[in-house]
Amino acid sequence: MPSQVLIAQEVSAEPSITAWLRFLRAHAAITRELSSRLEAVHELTLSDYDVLIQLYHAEGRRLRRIDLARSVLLTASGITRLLDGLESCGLVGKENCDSDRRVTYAVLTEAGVKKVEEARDSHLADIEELFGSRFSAQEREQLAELLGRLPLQHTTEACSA
Amino acid sequence: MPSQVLIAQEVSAEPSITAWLRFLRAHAAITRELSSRLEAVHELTLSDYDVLIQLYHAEGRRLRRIDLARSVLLTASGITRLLDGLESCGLVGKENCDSDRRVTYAVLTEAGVKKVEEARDSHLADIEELFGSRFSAQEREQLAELLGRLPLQHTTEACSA
DNA sequence: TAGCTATACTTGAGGACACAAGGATCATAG
DNA sequence: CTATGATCCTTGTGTCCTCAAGTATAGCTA
Repeated sequence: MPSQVLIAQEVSAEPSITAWLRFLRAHAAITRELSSRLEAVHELTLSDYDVLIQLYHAEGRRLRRIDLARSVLLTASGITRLLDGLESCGLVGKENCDSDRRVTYAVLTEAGVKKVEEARDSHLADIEELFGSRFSAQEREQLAELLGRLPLQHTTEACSA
Repeated sequence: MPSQVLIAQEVSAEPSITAWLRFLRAHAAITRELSSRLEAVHELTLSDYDVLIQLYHAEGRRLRRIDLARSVLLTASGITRLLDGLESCGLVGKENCDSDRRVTYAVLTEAGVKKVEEARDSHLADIEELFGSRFSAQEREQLAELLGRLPLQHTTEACSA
């Protein structure tokens, strides 16, 4: 008997749970695939790419490390390590801040810019294939709207009433 | 200047990318919070819970390890390690298969059943709070439908045409 | 029967990330 | 000017998970 548990059992009749489970599975499936393609072709993690693209679109192609952390939803220590990697590949550099010597900027190097531009098209195509292509234009907008209502930030002070 | 990069820059006008980025951020934010609550109250990982609940709803409260892996979207080795943990806590046990001695079943113990039943309500409430409550009944169904079109499984043989 | 391939599972090594603790700098209040 | 507290960043440690490799069993073919 071949295993026929094809999909995560949708173990509940509650639509909220069904939606949540699909959300979880879809995330796992898509990011796994996206990651492995990005890794294979460009030697980048999904988080690496995420950081690079944020820098790419930032003013002066630089960002404070802490802002970077918040925008890609990593902790400060996560960013330190991730940037360590990107620095040793020469994709980003450090810059000090004159007005506040606590902060260090991460700056995209020329190589970093090039890397982003190389990686971008195929990655966007992958996203389109695995994600976007499933929906009509109208559905995309609606999906974006629905997802936009979810917490998109650290819910740090989740204090129970 | 306080940091005002509140949200991940939505760096593209393309709705597909916007939706994808929100999907990514929402996943990070929600699972982080969900995890930390589950951990704090019940000493369970999100994956632990996921595995336990799958077993809970399975016939005979047992499942082949491989099927478990597929349904929670972990690799075989991931499941081995995860179950090691749950076994040492006494929440699941092993059982051999008579007809095929390669397979081992993971079985929920009494303690495991109890654990699931303890954890379930608060976890479902958390999901409702962080996820479900953002949507009307109709929106939930629609969201579930949209998410259901995404790949929910390993796209192992993603062979380009 | 032997041989080949596929499947189920485990183990070693390594990566990505979190948390906690510590150092440096800044801002504010006495 | 000093004390206090907040903010930015790094480092030590540990956890979860993956990949690659290895073992054991199953089943098919000749």
